Amino acid sequence: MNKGKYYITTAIAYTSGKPHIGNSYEIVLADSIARFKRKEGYDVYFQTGTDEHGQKIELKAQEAGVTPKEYVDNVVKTIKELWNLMDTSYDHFIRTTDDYHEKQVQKIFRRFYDQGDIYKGSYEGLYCTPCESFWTESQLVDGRCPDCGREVKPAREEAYFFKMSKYADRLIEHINTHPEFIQPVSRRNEMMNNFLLPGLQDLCVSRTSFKWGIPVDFDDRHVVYVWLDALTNYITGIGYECGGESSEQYKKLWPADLHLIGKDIIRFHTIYWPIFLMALGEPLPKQIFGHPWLLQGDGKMSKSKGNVIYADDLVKFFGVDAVRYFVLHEMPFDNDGTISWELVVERVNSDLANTLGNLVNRTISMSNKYFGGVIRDPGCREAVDEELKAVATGAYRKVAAKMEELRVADALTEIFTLFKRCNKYIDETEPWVLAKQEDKKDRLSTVLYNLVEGILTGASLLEPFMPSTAQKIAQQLNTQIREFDQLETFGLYPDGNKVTEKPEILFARLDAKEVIEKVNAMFEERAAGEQHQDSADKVDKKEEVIDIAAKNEITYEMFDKMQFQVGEIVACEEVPKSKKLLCSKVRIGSQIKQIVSGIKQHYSAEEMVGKKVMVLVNLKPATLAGVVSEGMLLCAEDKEGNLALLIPEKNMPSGAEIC
RNA sequence: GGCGAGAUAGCUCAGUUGGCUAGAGCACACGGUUCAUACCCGUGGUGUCGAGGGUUCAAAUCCCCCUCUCGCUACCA
Repeated sequence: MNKGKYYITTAIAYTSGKPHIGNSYEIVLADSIARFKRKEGYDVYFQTGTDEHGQKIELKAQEAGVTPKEYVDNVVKTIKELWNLMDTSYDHFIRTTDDYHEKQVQKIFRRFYDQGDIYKGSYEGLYCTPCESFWTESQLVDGRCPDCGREVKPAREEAYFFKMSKYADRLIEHINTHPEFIQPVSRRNEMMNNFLLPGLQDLCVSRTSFKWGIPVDFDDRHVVYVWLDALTNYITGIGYECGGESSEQYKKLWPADLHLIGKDIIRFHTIYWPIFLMALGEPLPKQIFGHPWLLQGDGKMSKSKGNVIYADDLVKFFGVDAVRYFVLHEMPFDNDGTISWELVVERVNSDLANTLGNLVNRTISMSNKYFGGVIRDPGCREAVDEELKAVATGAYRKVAAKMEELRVADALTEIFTLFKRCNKYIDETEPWVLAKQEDKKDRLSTVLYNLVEGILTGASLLEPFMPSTAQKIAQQLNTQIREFDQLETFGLYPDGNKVTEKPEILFARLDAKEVIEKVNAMFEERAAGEQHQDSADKVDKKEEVIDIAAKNEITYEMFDKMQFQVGEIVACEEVPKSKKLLCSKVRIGSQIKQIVSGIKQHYSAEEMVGKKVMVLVNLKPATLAGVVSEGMLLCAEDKEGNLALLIPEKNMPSGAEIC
């Protein structure tokens, strides 16, 4: 029965805040796969966890007035509660602040350094003094600083780099010879064409700008760059020992069979992670699946509106299994899925309440009505039975095939095909008609027996996806959920067994309008509560804030070199062949400058005209998309990349100095 | 701009190496049924298979071109 080990991981969640439904999707998906594999007889090890370092967390903690560790402890608690609420069956929860992890990361870093994969500064290290920026050879534009176009000179900047290029050929070879390595395959081309084939750049693997990270043990001004820290969790969590004897568990489990991650971090998992492993001399994971996202469909999700969908809110309204079903069913294989309260109601009603819940309910009701709940098969078969039996006994193979390809949504559809077939079978056999004929009692009994068999088969297949629903069904049928290897035999239900007298409604039908009203009420209440808090401590407005990486201090002289003035946009047009650029004619005092800005997605050419904006006037001209730009329009940018032009608070004449 | 994916019923999508009147689910309409959570079962579309051209006995499926959408990436002074 034991088919060998199966090591599956999710990405570790970043502990900057409570995970939304999109994050929760991943763990449910991983859990379903893990449960399915376990049930197939694999020795499954399922690891998840949290990524807890980085500047963002350092800042969040500062705002909250707690230490970073206190801050992440708090978030981790929330996350674990949520994962438990979602009924996930992980075997190990790793935190990047766990001491065994930190110790290994330090050793790994040192080993890379010792074997020459990591170098400090760069022998080809090129520094642009005015920009305070450090560049690698491959980043330069015409041998000059890509930021300002000035000359760069070799310098010792305090940063460690990993020589990615050293391993690039081996990685390309591996990807080419292992077509299953990156899933979905469309992502493979993106990695190849955009990163691997043009030539990999070395990766900066340390930071000095903040402290909340794992210190480089031989150079404590540096902390280990967060990706090197985070990715290694997959091996440290199972007992990897750098430069020593790894645990038995590690020897058994590595390489991982599946890294389940979001499509946004495919690059780190399919390029940097394999290369780190190559540098350690460890085998590469067998497969990396970058799943799509679950997006909120009904209007933009925004924290200020308070309408972000969280898994625990959904669970309050629909129950755990309904939420699990929804996210698994709605997520296609390689397109993003959509979630809204209406859509969940729709799915719950049509699939869970109507097709499944009602099927179980009507079957048990009839058994009670006609036979006092006793299920028995007198063997009174008819031709129509065969089709039902075929669908039931063939279901496992079909579901397993879909799971093999990680097509979980399709696997669920296969299971519901069986439930639908059962409903159809009831119509074909018309038990209520049989019940009126005394000489058809045996036939009626067989029909109900077959139904119970069909339902039990479906419920057993459903167990990895909706564990408690499967159990409930088995309980109502007064029996056990079956193993997969029992599902290809029809007729295992104990003859003469008695089902429950009072079938419980598995999923209640919901009224979309009512649900929406309640949801709105909940959000309003919550918003009101927050406002109360806000007014209570007055200043503490819950407005989004943004933190950016701190730049080095500058002197007044440096600032004074920059010439800022008010400019009036007198004309503006789109730059052809460019997605983001607008070319404006800006009047600054008595002169007119041509300035190109990347704001097309936020401002139309028409609405630009007439605006008085802030301009950095003495910036060295540069050519963008073939158009000369002689300055820079100042903008503010938020987290989503939305831009807002800066405009003087009072009307000021064109050319007025900004100082 | 570079690379890639896609455009099929009102909506979400299947359509394998080109082959019989182009499919599924949901929604909608009508019919049937009553065991059941007003549920289940059946029936229903005139879909220019994005536009145009070509190869072929035969193309949604292959080739060319056009339009549009999306992803990654670059540009974002």
